[in-house]
Amino acid sequence: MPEGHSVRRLARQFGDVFGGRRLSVSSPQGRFSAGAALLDGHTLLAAEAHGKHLFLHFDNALVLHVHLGLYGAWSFGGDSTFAGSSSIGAPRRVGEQETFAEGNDDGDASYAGPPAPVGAVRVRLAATNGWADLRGATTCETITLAETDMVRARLGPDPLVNRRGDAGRFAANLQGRKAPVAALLMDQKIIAGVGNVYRAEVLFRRRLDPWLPGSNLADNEARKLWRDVVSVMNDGVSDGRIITTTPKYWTGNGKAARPAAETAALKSGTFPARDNAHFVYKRDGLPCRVCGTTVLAAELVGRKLYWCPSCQT
DNA sequence: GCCATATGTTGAC
DNA sequence: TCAACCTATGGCT
Repeated sequence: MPEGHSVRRLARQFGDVFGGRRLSVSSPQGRFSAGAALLDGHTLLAAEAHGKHLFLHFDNALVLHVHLGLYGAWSFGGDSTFAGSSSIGAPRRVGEQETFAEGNDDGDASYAGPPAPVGAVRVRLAATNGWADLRGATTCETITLAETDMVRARLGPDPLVNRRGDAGRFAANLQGRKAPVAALLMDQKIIAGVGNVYRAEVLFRRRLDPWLPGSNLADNEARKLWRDVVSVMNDGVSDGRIITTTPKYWTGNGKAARPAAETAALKSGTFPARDNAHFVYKRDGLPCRVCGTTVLAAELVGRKLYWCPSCQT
């Protein structure tokens, strides 16, 4: 699943390519036919993200609410207005970059309509300039504005929104909780948008013991943690990838055989090879980039947690 | 082809 | 604390 940064990019992308346009909405797979019919032929007014939730607002006061879950993914295609758009969703390889849409980027108007749906397309949005397909989402529903508010009410502060007072809200949400901070970071009521990669990486960056009870974090340490999440997730929005390391910790960039797109990115010197993008995520059994101690992994509430037992105490 | 795995959430016990 | 759910992929055989 894309973490919050990907959903934010998705919202921006929907606004860019479909904002103000009349959309045909369908469910080629059939499982969302009723919900699609409620939106079909209406105009997209706005697209917004809160945590990992995507809300597409239509001109009839209804909202398409999508949560990609673990497997969901959007793919896009169309004319030149889709040139910079990319497919966002389900994990492929660790640190993979988004793949570019199949739209032509020649700036002509030769877009001839969407292709026949491939696979289980839950919903297809199509306008005169292009299309977007959703597969495998855990939530895909048409809801009212009131229901939209109810979804938002369940969510904690979003580091990518970072309103005034959110750092304090986050710190307060940790107070009195005896669960490990690593578990609390995955709780969307406490902080919205953090997933398994960011939680492991951010705890490492702050050198925090993942097993520390939330209530044991001093207020100023909780606020520092919030600020780091804000920083690293904003980088994720810019990069379209989760990169938490800095060049100082990259090794062997460009030495191994890599796909052309990745080689180009490496040449620019701004992106690490995918095996250099993280400090601890999926690096169990490998030496810590900072101290050389073997990185550990353990199950925590059904998800794998990665950490350096030496740096994070 | 088969199987494990994946950046997630919900609801039953 | 679990299992269920949704889909695609990479690494095996």
